[in-house]
Amino acid sequence: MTNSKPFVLVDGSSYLFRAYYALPPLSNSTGEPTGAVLGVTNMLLKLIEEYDPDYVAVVFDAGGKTFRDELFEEYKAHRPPMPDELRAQIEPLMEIVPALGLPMLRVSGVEADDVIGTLVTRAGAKDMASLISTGDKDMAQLVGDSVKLVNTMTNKTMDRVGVKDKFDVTPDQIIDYLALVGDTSDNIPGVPKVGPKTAARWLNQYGSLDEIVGHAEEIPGKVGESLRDNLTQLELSRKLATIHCDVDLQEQIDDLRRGEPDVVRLREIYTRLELKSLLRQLPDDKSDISESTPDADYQIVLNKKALSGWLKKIKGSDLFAFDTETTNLNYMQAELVGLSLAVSPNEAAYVPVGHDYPGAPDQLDREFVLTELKPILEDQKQSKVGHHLKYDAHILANYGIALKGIRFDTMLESYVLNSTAIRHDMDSAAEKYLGRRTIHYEDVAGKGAKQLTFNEVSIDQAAPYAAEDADITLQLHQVLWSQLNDEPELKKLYEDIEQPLVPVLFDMEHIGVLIDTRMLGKQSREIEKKLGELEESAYAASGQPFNLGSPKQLQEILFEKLKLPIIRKTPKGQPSTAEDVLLELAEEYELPGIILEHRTLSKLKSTYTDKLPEQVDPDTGRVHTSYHQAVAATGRLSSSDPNLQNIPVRTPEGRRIRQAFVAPPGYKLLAADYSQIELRIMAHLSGDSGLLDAFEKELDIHQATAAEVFGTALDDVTSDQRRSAKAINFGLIYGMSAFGLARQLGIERREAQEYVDLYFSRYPSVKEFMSDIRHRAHEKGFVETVYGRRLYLPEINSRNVQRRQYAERSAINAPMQGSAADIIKRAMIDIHGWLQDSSRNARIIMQVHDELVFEVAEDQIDEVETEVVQRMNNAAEINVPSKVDVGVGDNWDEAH
DNA sequence: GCTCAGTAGCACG
DNA sequence: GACGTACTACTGAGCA
Repeated sequence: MTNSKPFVLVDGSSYLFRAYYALPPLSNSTGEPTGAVLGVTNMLLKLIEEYDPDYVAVVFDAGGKTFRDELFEEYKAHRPPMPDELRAQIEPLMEIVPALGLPMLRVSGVEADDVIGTLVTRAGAKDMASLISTGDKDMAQLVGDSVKLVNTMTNKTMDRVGVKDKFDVTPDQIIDYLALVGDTSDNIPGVPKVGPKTAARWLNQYGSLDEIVGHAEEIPGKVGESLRDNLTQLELSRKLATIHCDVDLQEQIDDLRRGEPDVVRLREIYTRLELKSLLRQLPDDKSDISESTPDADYQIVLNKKALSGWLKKIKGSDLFAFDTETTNLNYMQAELVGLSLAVSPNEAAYVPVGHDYPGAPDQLDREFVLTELKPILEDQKQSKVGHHLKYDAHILANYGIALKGIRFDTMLESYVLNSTAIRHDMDSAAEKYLGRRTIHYEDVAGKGAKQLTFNEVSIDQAAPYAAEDADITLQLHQVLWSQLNDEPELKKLYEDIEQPLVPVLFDMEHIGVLIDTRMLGKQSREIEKKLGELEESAYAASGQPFNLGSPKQLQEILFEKLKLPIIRKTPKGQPSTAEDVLLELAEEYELPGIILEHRTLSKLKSTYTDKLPEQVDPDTGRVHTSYHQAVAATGRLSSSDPNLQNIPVRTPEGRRIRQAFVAPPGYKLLAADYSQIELRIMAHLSGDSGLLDAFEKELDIHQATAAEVFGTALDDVTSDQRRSAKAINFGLIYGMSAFGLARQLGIERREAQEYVDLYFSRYPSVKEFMSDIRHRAHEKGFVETVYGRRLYLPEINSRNVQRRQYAERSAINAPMQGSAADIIKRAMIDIHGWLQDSSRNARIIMQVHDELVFEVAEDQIDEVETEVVQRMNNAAEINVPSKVDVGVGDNWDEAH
C-alpha cells in the first residue's frame, strides 16, 4: 500500500486528560461541563485539517482492568479517581468522534497505547507511514523511520532525531529509559534517584538496560547503590513501560478509512451541548433545502393562444426573466430548442420549439415564436433579467434578434457580491442564496458520453427544468439585488462596470478573430518534422525509444536509467521534470535540453497550430472565444474555447503563431497595452514618493528600481542588476517571500533577503502599504480594488500556516491585479461606446488582461489610435501617469 | 475497449 | 515556496 498521506493515530485518552486540565472549566447553560469536549474536538479538527489523512484511528482506553493491572497491583493505583466533570464528558465525545467521520477504537483489556502500537506496526508492514498524535512521552518508543509523533498542543512533530534531541536516547532505548526513570502518574516504580540525565548517560554508556544491570557493580556513588538495591524491580518496570505491538485486534487498517462528517448529527450534538464555535464551523445548513416546489406553477406553451397570453404578461411586466435552451454550449453552433419566461415568483412558462426526439408532441414553430417575441426582446425599455444573458444574446443573434434591455444578470450580481464564495452557475447560486436545490441539467439530460442534447430531452422533463430556470433567475435577482443595495460600492461596480461590459464582450465574441489557417497548417507540418528529429536525438541520448510526452517514462529514463540528480519532487513525491528542473540539468547533460525543446514545440503544436484551425467557425471563418466574466477571483476576465489570452509571445517560435492572427483585407490590427499597469497601481495605492517620482519622470521602472536598490547611477545599472530589480518588482506584486525571490533569481536566500530589505528601505511607503493591507485583510476578511471590488479571503485567519500565508499573498496581489482589471474594463466600455457613437469602422476583437486588440479600417488607423490611447489613459483614474503602448500591423505579432 | 477524474506540465498577463 | 487563468497528454481505476 503506498500512500503519501500518513495513517493518523490519535491517543484520545491523552487528549482528553490534557484538554481537561489545560483548558478553563467551561460549562453550558444546564451546567453540563463541556470544556474538554470542545478542546478535544478542536484538536481533532486541527489535526484533520493539517494532515487530511485517508486513514485515521482515534483510540480511547476502554476502562476496566488490563494486563498491567495483573502484573502489578499498584499499577496506576496512586492515580486519583477521574473527576466527575471529566467523566461526564466522555460520552458526548464518543458521539462526536464517529460523527466527524473518524474511526474510533476502544478495546477492553488493553490500553490505548497498545492498540496504537499494534496499528502502527501493522501499518509499517504495509509500508505505510504513521503519525501518532499524543502528549504521552511513552509513545516515543514507537518512533521509527516511518513513524512520527506530533504533539497537538505545541504542533511539533518528533522523529528519530527529535526523540534523541529530547531524551538524549534513541527510540529503541525509550523502554529502558522509562524503566529506569519511572513514571509516577503511571506508577512505574523505576529506580529512585535516577532521573532523565542519569538514565540517558547510562544508556549512552552501556547501550541497554541489560548491559547496565550487568555492570551494576561498577557504578559508583549513591545512585549506583540505589540501582543495586532495586534490581529486582527493574524487570517489572520494563514490562510496565513496554507498549505491546501485537494486540489481538479485529480491526484492520482498511477498516479505518476516514468517512464524511455527518453534519446533521454533529449539528444536533453541538446544539445540545451549546458548542457555538463548533456550530459555526459546520457547513451551511442544507437540511432545509427544499427539492420540490409545491406551489410552483409551470406551464408548457404549445399553442398560439397560450403564447399570446404569456406575451401579454411579459409586455405588462416591469421586469421579466428570460432563458434559452439550446443544442450546444458553443454559442455559434447552438440551435434554439426552447425558451422560458417568468414574471413573478413560482410562475413560469416553457415554450418548446425544437424538441425533435421520436414521438415529440407538436410544438409552436420556432420562427413564429421568435417573430412574436422579437419586438419585446429588442425593446431597450423592456427590462430583462437572466443568468448569463450574454449566451442567450448570442443564440438570439443567430436568429437575427438583437437582445436589448439586459438590465440585470444574476450571474454577475452573484460574482460582484462575492467572487469566491461559490461558482456562479445558477444551481450553485440558487443553493446559496435561495436555499433551494434546483433541477440540474444532468438530471434531465444525463451525463458523460451518453448525455442527451436538449432537443432529445422529453418535453415533460425539459419543461420543469427550463421553467424553473427562469423562475429561479427572477427569485435570485430579488435576493441578490437587495444585498447589492446594502453595499452601495458593490452596486456601483455592478452598474458601472460589470453590466455595461456585457454588450462589449458580446460584440467581441460574436465578431470573432480572423486567423490564417493555412499558415498554421504549414507551421504544424514544420513542427512535426522538428519533433521527429528531436525524438531521434532523444532516443540516441537515452539509448532507447520512449514517449517523450510521458512524465512517468521520462522520470524513469532520467533518474533511474541515466541516474541524473533529482532536483525537486512533485507534490505526490515523484521526481519533478518541470521546466526549471530540466533547465538546471541541461547545463550538464544533453537529454534535458532536448526534452525541453520537444515540450515547447509539442505544446505549440497540440494547443495552437493544430487546435486553432479546428476552432474556426465554418460559417464566419473566424474563431469565437468565450470571455468569462464571473470566474477569476480578482475581477479579471478569462477566455476559453479557445483561450485567446495565452497565445505565445515569449519565444520566436511562439510568436509565429501570433503571425497567424491577421487582419481582413482593408483592415489592420491595432494592439494597445498598458505599460506596467500593476506597478503603477502599486505606486498609486502606496503613495510611495520614490516610485511615483520614477513614473512621473517616465523612467524605465526596472532600471530605476535597480539604481535605487544597488545604489548606482541610472546609467550604470548593469543588465544583471536590472534583471534582479525586475524580479523584485514582479515579486512584490505577487506578495513574494525572500525564499521565492531567491529561487527565481537563483541566489542565496540571505542575499535575496538583503535585496528585499534594501528595496523596502528605499521605498518605505511600499513596505507600509504591504503590512497595512495584511492588517486590513485580517481585520475585515477582504481586500478591495480602486473601484471597490472585493476579494474575500476566508482563510486569512486560518490556523493552518500555509493557507494563511497563501491568503496573505492573495491579499497583496488582488488589489493590484483587480484594479488593473477594473481599469481596462472601464476602457473597453468607453471605447466600445465611442466606436458605436462615432460609427468608426473599427472594433475591439480581443482582450488580454492589459492589452486590447482592434481591427481597424486602414483609412481610420490614426484617429482610432489616438482616441484609443487617450481613452485607455482616461480610464485609469490613479495618481500616477499611465502609459499605453500601441502598435499597428497586418498581424498580431507585427502590431504588438 | 471506453470513460472519467486526477496529475503534471506549461501557454499567457 | 510568487499572484491569476486555460488546456493538453498521460495515467490508472472503474465499467461494460
